[in-house]
Amino acid sequence: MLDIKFIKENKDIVAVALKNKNREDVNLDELLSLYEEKKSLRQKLDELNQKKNEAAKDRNIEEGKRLKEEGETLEKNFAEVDKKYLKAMLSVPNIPSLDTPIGKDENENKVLRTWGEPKAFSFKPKEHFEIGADLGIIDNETATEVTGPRFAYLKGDLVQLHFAVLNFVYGILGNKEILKKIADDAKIEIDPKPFLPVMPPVMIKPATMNRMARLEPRDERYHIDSDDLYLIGSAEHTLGPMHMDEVFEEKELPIRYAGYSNAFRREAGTYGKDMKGILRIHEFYKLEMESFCLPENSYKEQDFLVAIQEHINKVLNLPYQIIICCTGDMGDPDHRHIDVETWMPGQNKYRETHSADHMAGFQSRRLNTRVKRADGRIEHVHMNDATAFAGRTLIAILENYQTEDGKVAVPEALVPFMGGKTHIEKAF
RNA sequence: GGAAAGGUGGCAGAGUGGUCGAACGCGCCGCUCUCGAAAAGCGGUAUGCUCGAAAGGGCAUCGAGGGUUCGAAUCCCUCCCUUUCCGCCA
Repeated sequence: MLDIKFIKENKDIVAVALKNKNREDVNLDELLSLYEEKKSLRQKLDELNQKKNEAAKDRNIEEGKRLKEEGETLEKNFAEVDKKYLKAMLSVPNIPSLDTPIGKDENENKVLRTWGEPKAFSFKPKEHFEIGADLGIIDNETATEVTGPRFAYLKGDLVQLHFAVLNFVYGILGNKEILKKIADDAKIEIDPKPFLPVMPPVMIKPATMNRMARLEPRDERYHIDSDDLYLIGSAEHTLGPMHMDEVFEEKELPIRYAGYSNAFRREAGTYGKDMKGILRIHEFYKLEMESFCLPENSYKEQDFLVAIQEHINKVLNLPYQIIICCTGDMGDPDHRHIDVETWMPGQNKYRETHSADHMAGFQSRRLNTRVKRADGRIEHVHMNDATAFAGRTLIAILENYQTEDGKVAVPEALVPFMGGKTHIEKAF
């Protein structure tokens, strides 16, 4: 949610943002007139309440009764206008950052930089689902029978590889020296405070989901009817609200979490796309970074999160490119959206493996997560979330590290986390 | 799942229909005292909206929402949460 005063004073900026985000359905004039109407009704209501309070204090029963009746219509009107106003407010997307490219869809995203050379193979590299099926480590067929399409069993060494990457990444996120070096190498001046590991709940109340601005699109969410709970689509969904209605001390920030959880997505409207393997499945595993910082540090914070993502890919020797999403491809709550796309030799293209969302104060305003500044002012914190490790990195490892004999080598950095194993073997 | 108690300011905790935005204490901030600190004393110390140049005023908020009443922290209803006992359980 944006600040209504900001909208009022910067209507032209917001209008441009709406146009660029393809959200011209949002009617700013209507929103602002609802705001004025709400304010004037509120004032009338306040005046009436003042009289009511005075009458009650004087035990003036007759006058009190009269005012009470008079107030009923006013209250009803106010409630109606307020409801409309809130609905309109919630429909306004976040403003894109100044460095966000303007564009209609993903074709106008921009490559900021690339790292690594796609490896030349002496044979035709397979796609991850072929490797997975051949080695018996990804089983879609059984999952489809047992649960349904777009689910998978991970088996054998792939399971161990998963936890190897997880531990490897947690090792980075919890280590102040490594984080400092990552920041220094990327020339980002930032407090390298480590991430606190979290295993968050995977179910969430609708009201909380809404406060995270993540309830929509509802088509994309799984809902548990018996208890009116949603399954989270990312650990972000339950990490972000950990501090709702709280006021931080300035010196407490930044606060960084590394939350590991299953993530559930219905993938509505993607029928037929990426049906095989684990690229696009309904339930996957993800380690997510979530941070709360001072507003003036939030760009650096996102840059830092991206630097961490890049560091992970570099150490794993996975070629990648960094994409900044254009206005038309970014989410409603995003202020700046950066993706890491990792080279997938089997598909012969870069595919998204990480994303980094800079939300500015958009979520914290809804969550009411604030910070008391040194000078006593209270303002909303800025929030960032970004992937540290998701199942798609396993895909990248399988495809980049496949060998001609049908096996997959274990990246050097992960061997210690694999009990010394250097290759992924065929499962029975 | 059954039974009971309860949710009040940063913390702790009083308040069962009006004089309560809320006692007392702790904490925090300022001042006095002091070379300085501690102690002591004095004063201040919630959030949001709104009017105002400011001083200051108004409204709302005692878990959330609704209701009764001229008047609700206090009574009623629904929901959320916490604690205790019983049951169940990885």
